[in-house]
Amino acid sequence: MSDNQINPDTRERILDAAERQFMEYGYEGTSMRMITSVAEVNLAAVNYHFGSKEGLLREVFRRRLTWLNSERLAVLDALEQQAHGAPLKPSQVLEAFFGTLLRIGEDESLGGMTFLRLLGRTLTDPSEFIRTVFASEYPEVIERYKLALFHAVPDVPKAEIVWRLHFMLGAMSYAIAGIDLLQVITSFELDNIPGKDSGHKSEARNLYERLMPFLLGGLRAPLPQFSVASNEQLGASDTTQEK
Amino acid sequence: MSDNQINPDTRERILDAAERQFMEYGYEGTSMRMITSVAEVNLAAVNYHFGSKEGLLREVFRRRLTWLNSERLAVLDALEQQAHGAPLKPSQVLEAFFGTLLRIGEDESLGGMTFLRLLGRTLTDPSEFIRTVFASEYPEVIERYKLALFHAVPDVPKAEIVWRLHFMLGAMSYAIAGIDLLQVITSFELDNIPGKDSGHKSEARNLYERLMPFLLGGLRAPLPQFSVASNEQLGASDTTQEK
DNA sequence: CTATTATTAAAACGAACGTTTGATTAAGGC
DNA sequence: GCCTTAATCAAACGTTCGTTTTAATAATAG
Repeated sequence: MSDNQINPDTRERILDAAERQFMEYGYEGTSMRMITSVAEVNLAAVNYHFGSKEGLLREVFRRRLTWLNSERLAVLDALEQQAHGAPLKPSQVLEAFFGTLLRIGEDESLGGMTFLRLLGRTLTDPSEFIRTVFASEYPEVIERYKLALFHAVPDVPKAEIVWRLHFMLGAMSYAIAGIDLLQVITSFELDNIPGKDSGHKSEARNLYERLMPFLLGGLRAPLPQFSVASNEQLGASDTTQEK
Repeated sequence: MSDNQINPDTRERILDAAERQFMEYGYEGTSMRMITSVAEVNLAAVNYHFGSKEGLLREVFRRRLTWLNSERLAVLDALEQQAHGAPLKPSQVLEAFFGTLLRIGEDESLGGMTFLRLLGRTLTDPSEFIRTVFASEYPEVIERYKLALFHAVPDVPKAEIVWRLHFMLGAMSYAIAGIDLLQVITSFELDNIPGKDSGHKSEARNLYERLMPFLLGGLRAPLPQFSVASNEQLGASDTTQEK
């Protein structure tokens, strides 16, 4: 009863199993034997199809990011074309960038929430190897959207926009990856419990509707009064004093 | 020349080495032999002093989080006391929470940026074991600040505030943990290069001054028009259509 | 001093790791 | 039929993992 599998694409089954387990246990925390056991393939199949464990991780990301980033560029192209050179609205740019991403979460064939969580989690991994995977996939998209944001929010200095783009990526990544942690930490009952399909809205859409106003508010926030030469302590308050 | 070390606290040297390497390579990616080799102690010392590798990680966090969270409570206590029951300003609450955190990044004796990065990175780790570490350290602080935010931002529904607290944690964690990734991804030159001490401002303070306006803007952002029963696609645009 | 405890040291434990090998099976061209 | 290529399989490779054991060394108390 265990050897009559007629092999519906071994490669894909490995990728699916790896995607899920890398998300759940991390790259180092997932062994080849765990993956091949879940995928119900032979242990040697991974090395045969992907060369190594690193090659497997690379392909797990590549098959999703290729779609994601080309889609992001296509959406931005379309928006800019129908704007006839006029700057886009900030909300349009953010919706193009984050909406495209979160659409993955609604479509299981694109990886669904499993891949989104893996992505959010992996972005905080500083290992050399993982960084090179993203470095080769992302620069063009980031560059295009950065420029679009420069034009969309002309009253915020460019350097500040780059910082805020960074913050926005973080808010999103973390919200996706750490969606369970919130429930560990807080006791508050959210009307739409993340992690389980609840109500009529998908988890991704629910997140999207909460995230967008937050990001927009942060992106267009008034500038900090520029460097007031403050030697006050971070976080104010004098309940504690340095030594 | 290798056995005349006069042992300036083996325990502390192990913790310091572990903190740095857990940050750099992750928990699973760091071996006991890596740690004890850097700390220049015997391999068995970790199990002697901390029982196990898990016990070591637990202590790495405990020695920092104990200070952090009691300090956060103290700062909030002081603010609320001098407000005489009046609600605090949103900026006060955020400064108390995030300022206290980022003060760690300025003080090497509290862990400095090394611990901040480890913290930001670990918060996205979904492993059962790591979750329990945080679950035991954080709930009281989160609860207190949550209530303070409810009072400080009365015109935003409570459920929405919890979501935004989550987003804020993410923006911060990610900004801390992924500070190098930004440079891989973007080619933009920031006036204050993170990762290296640049100019007169500390890395933590520079981050803090950029982060606060962003968080405030996001926290007080106008609500999304409530659930417009939209069946439009996420991210708009019709350049691509589902199947 | 001796007795006791705390700490360090070297060596080994079995288990699990990623990878490789060599045989076996399936499929398609000729 | 045979040959070639692709794919799968069981088994083993050598290495590294976290942990344990046993002995040696320092530190301290009586």
